[in-house]
Amino acid sequence: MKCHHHGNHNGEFELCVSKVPIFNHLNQEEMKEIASLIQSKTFKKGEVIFSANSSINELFIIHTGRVKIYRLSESGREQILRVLEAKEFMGELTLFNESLTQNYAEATEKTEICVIQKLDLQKLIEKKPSIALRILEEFSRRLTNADQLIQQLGSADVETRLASVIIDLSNKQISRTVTLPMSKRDLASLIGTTQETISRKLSTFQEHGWIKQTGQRVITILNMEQLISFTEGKK
Amino acid sequence: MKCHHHGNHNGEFELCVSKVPIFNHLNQEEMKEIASLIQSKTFKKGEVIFSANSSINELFIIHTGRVKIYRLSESGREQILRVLEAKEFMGELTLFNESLTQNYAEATEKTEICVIQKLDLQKLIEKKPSIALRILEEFSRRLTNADQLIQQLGSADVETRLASVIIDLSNKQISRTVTLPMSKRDLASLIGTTQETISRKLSTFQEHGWIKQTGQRVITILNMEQLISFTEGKK
DNA sequence: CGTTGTGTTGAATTTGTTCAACAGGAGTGG
DNA sequence: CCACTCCTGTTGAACAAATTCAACACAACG
Repeated sequence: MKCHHHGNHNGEFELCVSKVPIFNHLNQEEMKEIASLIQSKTFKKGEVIFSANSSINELFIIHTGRVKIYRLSESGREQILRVLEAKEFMGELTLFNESLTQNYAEATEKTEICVIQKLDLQKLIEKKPSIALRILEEFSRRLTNADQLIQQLGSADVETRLASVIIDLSNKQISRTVTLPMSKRDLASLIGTTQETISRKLSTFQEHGWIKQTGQRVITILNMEQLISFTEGKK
Repeated sequence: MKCHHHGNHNGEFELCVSKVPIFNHLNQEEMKEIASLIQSKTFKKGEVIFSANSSINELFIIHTGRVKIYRLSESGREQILRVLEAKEFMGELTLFNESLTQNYAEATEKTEICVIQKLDLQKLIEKKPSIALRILEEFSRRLTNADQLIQQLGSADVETRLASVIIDLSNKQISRTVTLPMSKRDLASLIGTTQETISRKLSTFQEHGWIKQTGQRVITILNMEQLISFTEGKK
């Protein structure tokens, strides 16, 4: 694991701790304690943070940047499960589950990560059970997202899935002009299709005047109703 | 919601409480307390336990029977997300997440369920935070299962997904003769395909001598290696 | 300024769906 | 126990959707 360790500049870690949902409800003193347990690492674009078939003994909290969580099928195909951004955490599955992960985590851009040891976190949770509740909330959210993706992959065609992602991004970014948080190749992997198909479908959307593509990762929604109608029963 | 309420026969509820992973680590007295908070309901095959667009204020613990959790797409297609059996719980997503569920839950056979009110459970968790840890463990397991299904739906063809389900069932039932825990129609919905395709693929598997179908829901694996080879890179 | 990664387009092929007809079992009431 | 119906599962054939392979264009980055 190539990475760069920083010295323990407390200010930096407090920033990391005080902002994230799983810790930000604690008081100053408690956060200071947590900050003292944290280590910082930086990953370059493309660097792998953890791999399948390893047991993870840390919780990783993203400070800046983005990380894609994915699996590789034996045939070599990459399926992205989710993309994590600032304030989200990963490595959690082996925390409450003694098993090897089957996931890969890779920085898709320069990413700073706060690392806390599994044992330290377990002690923290014992002292402050409210942390467990925050993690439960986040797990709920992820499970709901996973369920959503399962439904889409299992029951919707590519056009619908693509329209759905664009709408979700538009809602999240609170704008009709959407910036894709990943390459189109990765977008394809996330919604279970290929680069080529994404490219073709976006061209079709644009031909119909429903969207406008500007540059490689910017899409402006011109006809939201049409996109929504994809997600609500066909044509 | 059609259902049948029973009187509070304590013995019955203790049985329900003392067996389930989220409570079975507690002592006798604590379990008795929980038993006093529980109500029992019985659902017939096909009865809907909860529907999308409702807020669920109970945790449901399955005592006997089976429940399918699914979503309906606007086009009317049913996507099964998971099938729950004895000792598993549902309704959890709105416990830690103030939102309407998008899921449906339906008994696929006669099912007895223990119901505990959301508020009661929250009080219990405050008193015994270890319950939250058990729920976290279960959430971990579900998230891992969901991730597995996402990978399969997104990256594997139907033959692979089907082989994979059969292998999983064989492992779970510790036998080469597998009894499907659901109709083939539901199996199709779970792995994101149609009844017809399942039927065809199983016939193909049988023609090749890899499996033998006995009755409607019993499959004997004759060539495990071949099935496994599907899941590990193609042909 | 070239190299590499990312995205686009075309054409052939594959995979799976859909619709339709039919077969078989399970449960119900007579 | 039989007859009936409903539900589940099977099979065929036409069709639709998306993948694959291949060639090329464009952008970003050193």
